[in-house]
Amino acid sequence: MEKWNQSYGFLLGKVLQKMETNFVEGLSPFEINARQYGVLLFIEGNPYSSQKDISENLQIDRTTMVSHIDHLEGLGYVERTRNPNDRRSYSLLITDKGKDVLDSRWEFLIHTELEVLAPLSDEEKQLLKELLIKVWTTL
Amino acid sequence: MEKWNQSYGFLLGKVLQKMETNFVEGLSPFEINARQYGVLLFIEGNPYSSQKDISENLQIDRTTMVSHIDHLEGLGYVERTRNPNDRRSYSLLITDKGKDVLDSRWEFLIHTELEVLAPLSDEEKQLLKELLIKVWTTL
DNA sequence: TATTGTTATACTCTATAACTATA
DNA sequence: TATAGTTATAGAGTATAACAATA
Repeated sequence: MEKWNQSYGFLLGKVLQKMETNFVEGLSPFEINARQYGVLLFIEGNPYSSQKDISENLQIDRTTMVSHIDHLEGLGYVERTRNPNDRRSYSLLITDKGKDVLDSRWEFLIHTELEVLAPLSDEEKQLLKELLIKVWTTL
Repeated sequence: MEKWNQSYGFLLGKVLQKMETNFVEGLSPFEINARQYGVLLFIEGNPYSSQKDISENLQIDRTTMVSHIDHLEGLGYVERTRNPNDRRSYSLLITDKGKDVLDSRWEFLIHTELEVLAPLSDEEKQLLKELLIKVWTTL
């Protein structure tokens, strides 16, 4: 056992890196990156959001959001309509096409994650999730 | 519970992000980033390595390694001497100053990690480490 | 005046290709 | 010819500042 294996950060990083590499590869046919997948997921869960809403919640700069939404709109995954109550902002909605991508890649994501966690038993996987949620909910 | 909390990747990412933010802040007075800290750690554990050795082991491009080592050498954290057996390559060693930074930041790293993991009991922390090592050793 | 979105611009991090010195 | 290291250059991804439209 080398020194750096004693760090939770290095261990978490190694496991996450493996999951991310696989997931990003699976996204490439749909021409979006992991960040944009996260934006799409947020819009599905929070319909009629503005770009600012997403920026604040996902902690992405608002100028960066412009290009993410430009990209997702260009692919037909989201739709921009002006908010009638405040014409400065947009009302963003996921399209049916966007929802298809989201659902298909969600199943893929869960599948690749379980592949990486294959060395663990079902009980251990459940335990890992509970520990992570316990940490996360008090972040 | 929202949908994305059901993904191990998102949960791992959230926990890791919190650890990394704190760690990177703690590194800034020493003018190195997390990647360069990893390089320093490798050189300590593998003295007389060449830049190529580090590139291959840490999966960092060799042209990127040049600037990392330039930077660490400029700060007096590592020493380049030619390998007498093959004068194309360097023999890299960590300096006393570099070792001081490494040790001080190692303690800091462990401390910040435990801060993030504070919601877990000692037994749960130990369990988490065992689960991560079990996954990592079969990656 | 303040806010949402936009554009132009710059900065960081990393990768590609061509070069040098050694082997 | 091949390899370790270097340089110049370009490409992502992101952030800062100034601007337009709307409040």
